[in-house]
Amino acid sequence: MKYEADQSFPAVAGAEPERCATCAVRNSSLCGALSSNEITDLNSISRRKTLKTGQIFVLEGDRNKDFANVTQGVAKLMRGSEDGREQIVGLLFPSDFIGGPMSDASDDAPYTIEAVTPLDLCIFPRDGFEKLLERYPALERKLLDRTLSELQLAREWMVLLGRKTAQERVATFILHVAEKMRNHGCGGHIGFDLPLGRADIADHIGLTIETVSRQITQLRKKGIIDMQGARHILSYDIERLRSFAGF
Amino acid sequence: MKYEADQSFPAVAGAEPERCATCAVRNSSLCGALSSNEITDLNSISRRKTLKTGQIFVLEGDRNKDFANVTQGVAKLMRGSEDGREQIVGLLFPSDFIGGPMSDASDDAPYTIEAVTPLDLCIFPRDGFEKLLERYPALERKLLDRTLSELQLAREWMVLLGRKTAQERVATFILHVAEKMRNHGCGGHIGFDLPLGRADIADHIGLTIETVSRQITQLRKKGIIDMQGARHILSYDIERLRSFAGF
DNA sequence: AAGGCGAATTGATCTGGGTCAAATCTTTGT
DNA sequence: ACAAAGATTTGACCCAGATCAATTCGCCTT
Repeated sequence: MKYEADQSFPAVAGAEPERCATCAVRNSSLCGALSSNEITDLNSISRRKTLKTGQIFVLEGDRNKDFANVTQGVAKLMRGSEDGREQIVGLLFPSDFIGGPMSDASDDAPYTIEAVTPLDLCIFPRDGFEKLLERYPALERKLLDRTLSELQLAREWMVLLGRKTAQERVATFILHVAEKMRNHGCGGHIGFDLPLGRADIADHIGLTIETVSRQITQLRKKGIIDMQGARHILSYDIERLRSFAGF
Repeated sequence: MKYEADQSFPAVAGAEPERCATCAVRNSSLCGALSSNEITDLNSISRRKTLKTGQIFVLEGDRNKDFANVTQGVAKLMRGSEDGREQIVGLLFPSDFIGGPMSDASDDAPYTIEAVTPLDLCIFPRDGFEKLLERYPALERKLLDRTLSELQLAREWMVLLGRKTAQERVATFILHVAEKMRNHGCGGHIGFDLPLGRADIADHIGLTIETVSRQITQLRKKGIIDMQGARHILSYDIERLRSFAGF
């Protein structure tokens, strides 16, 4: 997944709503497909919202009325069973778009979306957004691109869940987060924070809390990574880490 | 995933190329988005091709020049490592579309696509198809719908691979195939053929050949399914099977 | 109809990661 | 700064599914 910042975009002062012009994901999100004039339409139907850590945006099975851009923070996309088993099927970072299958027979949300850090959203009502999709082909094209990227990522994760060892899973996860955090200026090559606790990591890579912990310890003992507290990771040699991540 | 046959489509005799008018997936594939006049453009750039079982359409890492519709037969989409581990990340049935991430930086195919039964394809050169996508918004819209469905399926499979037991995986797989085969008239509620051998099933649901075999034996002994030979399944009570498939 | 061969089943044993249980660390609230 | 609560780590043991090793089945071929 690539978040190419669209620097070539012409900044038309005044024509663009203030909160869009100053938005952290103005160009890297779906909005990057829209000109200053066009984004006025989108802005007119949008509203902002902030969720605290642990708050839920939609619950699996609920009727889903809204789409949204993530402006700040990280959310998890998950599916659970009654007996307590839970699988995190995706993470949402700044500039990611929330909007499940849209022409599915049912409008029910297939997943629960929950904030794992404080989360800022820019929310669009479903109807209005779909009208804009029809009006601006570039917007729909960008949505298609994004969906294809997510499909590819989901399939990569299928490889992880189906065929990788515990060690490879943890290494792959850390690399994945490093990539994401770097793209959003939340830490560089050297150090960054894990947005998830051990329980969520486990639910994302198909292991238990204990196994995740043991594997992180292994990586530390092998000198592949270093840690400050349980959440902050230091990696001096990304390539070496990559070699532990499997295919 | 729904394959609603678009019966309402007006059959304009004569205006539509013969091979499209008689195509088995004329309405259920992406082509369903196009009128008789429009489909003439698509037909003019298309060519047909048949692959034998085991033949490869694209190899992981190769430069991918073509898109295609599956007209007949089943293919597997897979990713493998040098050390022999392999994960099947998807199956392609009649009316499914082949066309990886399109605006990815690299044009390299992320997966190998191989025929698991004799396979008929309707192939479109990449350039021409992308031009038509721009010309006909309905085509792009349908492609987006399809991609969203595949994303949802991939995530469902993440749940299977991350959290389901061997028993649940096999039951889920059989249900999935039953659904697909039914949609394409290759067997009804009662009986249908598995398009994959045990090795491919194992690579799709993250188990080994032996475990797949044992679980199928279990389901037989429990009376959930019955079999004629190793490939033909009889299921008199789909609901009972579903209750074994987990969440 | 017989025989040969790859695919599937079955059996015996092993092991990576799960489970249960007990320390330690980190946070957070006061 | 301190203590309580929660999160993480570590240890001991177990088990679902992997691995290794024979059979047996099903399907071509002649």
